[in-house]
Amino acid sequence: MPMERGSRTASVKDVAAAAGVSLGTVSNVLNRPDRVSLTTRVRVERAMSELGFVRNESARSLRAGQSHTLGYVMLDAGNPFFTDVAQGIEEAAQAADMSLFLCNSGNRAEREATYLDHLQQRRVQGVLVTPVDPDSPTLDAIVSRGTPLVIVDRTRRNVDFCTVSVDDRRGGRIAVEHLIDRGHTRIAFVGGPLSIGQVADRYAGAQDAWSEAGLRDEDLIVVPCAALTVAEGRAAGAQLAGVPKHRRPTAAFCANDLIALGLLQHASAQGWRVPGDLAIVGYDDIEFAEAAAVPLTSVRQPRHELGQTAATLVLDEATNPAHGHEQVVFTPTLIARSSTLD
Amino acid sequence: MPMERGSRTASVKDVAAAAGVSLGTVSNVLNRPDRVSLTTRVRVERAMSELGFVRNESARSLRAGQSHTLGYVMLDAGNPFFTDVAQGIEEAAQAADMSLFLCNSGNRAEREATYLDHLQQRRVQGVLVTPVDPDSPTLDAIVSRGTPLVIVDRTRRNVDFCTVSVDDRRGGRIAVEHLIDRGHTRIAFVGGPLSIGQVADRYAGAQDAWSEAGLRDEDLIVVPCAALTVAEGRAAGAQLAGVPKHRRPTAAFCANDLIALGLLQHASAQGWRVPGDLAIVGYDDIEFAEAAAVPLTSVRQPRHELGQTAATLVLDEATNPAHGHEQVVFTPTLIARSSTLD
DNA sequence: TTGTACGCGTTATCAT
DNA sequence: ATGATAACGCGTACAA
Repeated sequence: MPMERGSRTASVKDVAAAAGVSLGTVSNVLNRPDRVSLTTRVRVERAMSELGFVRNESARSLRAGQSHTLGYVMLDAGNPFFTDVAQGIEEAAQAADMSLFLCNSGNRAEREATYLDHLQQRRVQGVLVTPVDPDSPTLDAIVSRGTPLVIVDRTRRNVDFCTVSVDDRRGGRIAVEHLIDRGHTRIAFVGGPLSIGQVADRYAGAQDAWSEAGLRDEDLIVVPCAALTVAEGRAAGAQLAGVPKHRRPTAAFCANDLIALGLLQHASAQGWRVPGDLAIVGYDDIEFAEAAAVPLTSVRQPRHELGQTAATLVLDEATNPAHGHEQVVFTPTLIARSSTLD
Repeated sequence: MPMERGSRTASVKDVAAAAGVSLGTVSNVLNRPDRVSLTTRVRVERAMSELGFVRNESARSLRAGQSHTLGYVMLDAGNPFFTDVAQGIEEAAQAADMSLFLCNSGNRAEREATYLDHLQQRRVQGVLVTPVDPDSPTLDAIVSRGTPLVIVDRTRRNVDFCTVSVDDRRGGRIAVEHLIDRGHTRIAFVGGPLSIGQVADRYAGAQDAWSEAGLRDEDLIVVPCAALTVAEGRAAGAQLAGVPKHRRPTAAFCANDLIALGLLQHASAQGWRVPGDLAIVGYDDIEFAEAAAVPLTSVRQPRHELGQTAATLVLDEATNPAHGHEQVVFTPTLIARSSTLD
């Protein structure tokens, strides 16, 4: 129970004085305990706890030229997907005895840039980021300064850094293959805007599966959304409700779970049976997909592993001189639940 | 586009040399631009951008004795409640030109302690924490070292720091008052374990409302849960289903939204109408409460404001010598939706 | 085994 | 308006 009060926090110098040893000895106790005799060591350690000594990380970092820290700028802390990724990163960081500095850009490029700058100022050993725009030159600036960088859940062409992502096109494909297997021959793709790479890829995958099965283009209907939100999912439901029953799709593949939940909500309100009147597939398999009134079939991405791998890659780049950049692509999995199974 | 490569990152000294001025002048350009002539200033600024100069936060912190940083150790990053609180904190921090170091204890006391230690080592200006155990002496240790501390969403007796929380007892009361207003005379409290202060308070509030309305004790039935999870909510539903219809409660007040969603799911599966056969009130008003198949009535806590206030308080303690500790208690609000309204 | 001295990058003070 | 210098706390090479 240290009783320090009012005064400035104790430094190694104070500890040395209190223990009656030199400053270097205290440092040795901290960093090379073997080089110091047992008796002096315990004496120093007692002094440390009596003074409530706490190492000064700033001084250590300054001395070392870098801090024992990784930074992750996530796209949206409100999205469970990214918090799971962050947990994966953190686990790997912790295993390597590093701290993780978590930042949330909230989808705003400006804040992202600010945070990236902060991380540089802190001389973090590596930066992970799920960028608002993967093509932003800000990212290249970091690389050119020599800071290890890994992009998470995004890619771009001509990268000179590591990248960890999930195969969205394949995800779209397996979702639609599942619906085809269940006998659907007229379905909707609910999602947008297609300017988002992920959405476009998922749609492309859906088309792949559809045409391979020899089904007609006009039976894969696009119900556009302005954003990947629950509200947009509801709106999409209203749009589907406007279609005469005999021409209405019997299933919907949604670009993410939020849209799927919105659609499911609308379906409930309309009294549609799910999957009887409308089967629904979501994407992401967020925690609440399983918790929905009708548990939602969804495409799961290995979020945790995504984060772990990304962290491992930055750490490798930071420590291994022979590091070579990698583009890791994970494969998503379909989790089938009641919303597509009778 | 700085072209630095391989070499060490540039320092003020390098900038000074490149610009042909002294080190102090560079510092002035950085910190008191008014004290330096326009011509030299632009010259220095050019040198900085050419060298890709980035301030070294470690050195600044060392010099200043503290870093421009706040730390928040949250209880569970997977819980949207805490990410919202974190966003509130961050907003306030940003307004005060501070960075926020976000940590996630994941409900583990050990990790919490580790993070608190890290924050101390970084000499953060203030610590915010939603502790696993509000009575832990670790917290007092921080206070006794002189670091401003605020506890978020928890309280305890005999505090010598600031505290920001929400009146859970009142929350329980308004939830049950709402059900009484809707004509229910036999309801269930679904939640647990009661060893969690929040849960106990919400239950106590429910009892307050119940007895004040002159209803009988035995008509407020407790359906215990082992945890505040969706799965436990489902299990509670199964338990309710075992009760003969004429003795079954007509409404349930759940200790949080996860339980409520689980219960709602079970109700759907059973074919119960909500709220016809069973009205449901949740607690927290998480984003998915509104997105549920039957939008959920819930007790909303001012999460964002909670965070903002907490941050304001630490900042005050850190900067205002006349700071006095406060125990701020917010009042929750009932958000009525379809799950209790016909 | 222990002690001394220097430097990391920045800022503030003091002189010029 | 600008330059020189000391100090922040720590780690380490080197001397004792």
